[in-house]
Amino acid sequence: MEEKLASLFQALADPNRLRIIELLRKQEWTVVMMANQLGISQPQTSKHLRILYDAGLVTVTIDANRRRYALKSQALEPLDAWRTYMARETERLDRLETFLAESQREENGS
Amino acid sequence: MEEKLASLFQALADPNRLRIIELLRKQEWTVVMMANQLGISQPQTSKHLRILYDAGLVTVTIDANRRRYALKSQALEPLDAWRTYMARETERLDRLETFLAESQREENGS
DNA sequence: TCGGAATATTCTTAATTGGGAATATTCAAA
DNA sequence: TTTGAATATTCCCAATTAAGAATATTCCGA
Repeated sequence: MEEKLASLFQALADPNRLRIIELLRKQEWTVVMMANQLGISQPQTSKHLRILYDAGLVTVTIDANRRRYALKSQALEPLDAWRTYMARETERLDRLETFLAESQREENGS
Repeated sequence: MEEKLASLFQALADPNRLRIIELLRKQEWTVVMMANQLGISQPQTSKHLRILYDAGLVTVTIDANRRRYALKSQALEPLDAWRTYMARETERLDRLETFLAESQREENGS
């Protein structure tokens, strides 16, 4: 169960990969464009893109000599689902804490 | 900039740590309780908790011999902020794509 | 005061990861 | 057809990480 989400987080757990994703949020980019923009080498950029691709986070369009990378934003949806799930449960926890605190006050004779 | 978010993702990028967080979403737990529930050793549980603690994701209350761990849910807020940011930009990208597609259709003489 | 429970830490080892350098492949243009 | 640009991959090394085993510390109860 959690393995899937953990591997998504793993793919996001690198500053350069986050920067790549942030570049792609606006438009498509080729590898050398991204490498120049980020100030890292082309092979490093390709390696990070491979990791993002394996995680389903980007798509690639072969365009003659170049590859146009694009963000696959729906791959981030499990993250949203988890946050919604967590928020719901912690909200319940917050209500429980409030209840317990009030009970405590009543026990102490308000 | 991205280093902070990347290290948050790094802390979340492990199935056992996600399981710990999911346990804590409902109530506080001690270390041995969690270890038994997860089927991992106590030292491993302590190590994962240390990583979550360093990431600001949990708080610890010393209770005699035991430590009661609790989720610090606001530590997950940067994740929400990033998702909101990403969603806003990709939405703009979607609008751009729609606009370009419509322009294309008009150029072709509807 | 002593024994045991709860916990964190240290040590070691195997596995993973990121970066650099070199290279192979593919394709467009001259 | 040759040259150069764009890209992915491989090899290597340093750093990080996860897991197991052992141990030290703290505290409660008998």
